[in-house]
Amino acid sequence: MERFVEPSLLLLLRERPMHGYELIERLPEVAGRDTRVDVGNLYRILRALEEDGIVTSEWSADLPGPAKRTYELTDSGRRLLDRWAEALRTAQDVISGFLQRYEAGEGR
Amino acid sequence: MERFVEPSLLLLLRERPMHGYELIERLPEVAGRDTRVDVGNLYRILRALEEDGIVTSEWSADLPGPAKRTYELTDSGRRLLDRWAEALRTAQDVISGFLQRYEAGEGR
DNA sequence: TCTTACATATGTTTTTGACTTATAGACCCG
DNA sequence: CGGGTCTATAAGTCAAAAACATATGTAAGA
Repeated sequence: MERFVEPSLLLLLRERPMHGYELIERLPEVAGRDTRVDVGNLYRILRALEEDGIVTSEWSADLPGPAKRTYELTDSGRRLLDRWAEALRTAQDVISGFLQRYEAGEGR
Repeated sequence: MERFVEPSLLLLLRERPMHGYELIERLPEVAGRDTRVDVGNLYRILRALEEDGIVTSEWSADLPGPAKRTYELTDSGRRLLDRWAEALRTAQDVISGFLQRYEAGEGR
């Protein structure tokens, strides 16, 4: 349930552009309260997404504080998110089928 | 969604003991119609489960056809399945939360 | 000023998953 | 009765992903 990170990032970025650290902080909102992503890997994921044209990024020199790289979702990224949503709906169906079958045989 | 294989195996084995090849055939029933597990990996998973005391196995010389190894769920395996079910219920909640948030922002 | 928090990033290792190959007995067909 | 195909289990290899560790610089606060 850790590859749930990618769709979560896309969802957050659709709402508005933000930088990496903020994504890490907000991730639990959407991916589950106790989802702790490895920070180092997150930046790697973001750069991979950028390489694939899912997000774009640029340094925001204007903002106060340390240098931040702000990420923004591309159109291609929006389409990918749509595909994720569809896949997750399917996953929901599979899980609920599993749980029904599980409950049917409980006490065995 | 491929680590869904383990709980599926446990669920199938709770219903009745069976051998590896049969598990592969029945897996789509519970893990989704188009879940094709890599055969080689499945046997590795099974042996790993046995090493952890989740399943036991023995050669069934009696059955017709080629040598089959029949797997059976242990009590510890049943408890693990229960924990899986709980985890999957949580996962369902997370996914449905995700989808709600997704739909709330659709058309952005 | 010294510590802590913010922010981004790289290096290494371990684990997992995908793809490939190997084996052996049983069954079917000509 | 010989050869191909199906059932069944298993090991080997390789690439991708995740976990774990470390590094760097800015800024805020005590």
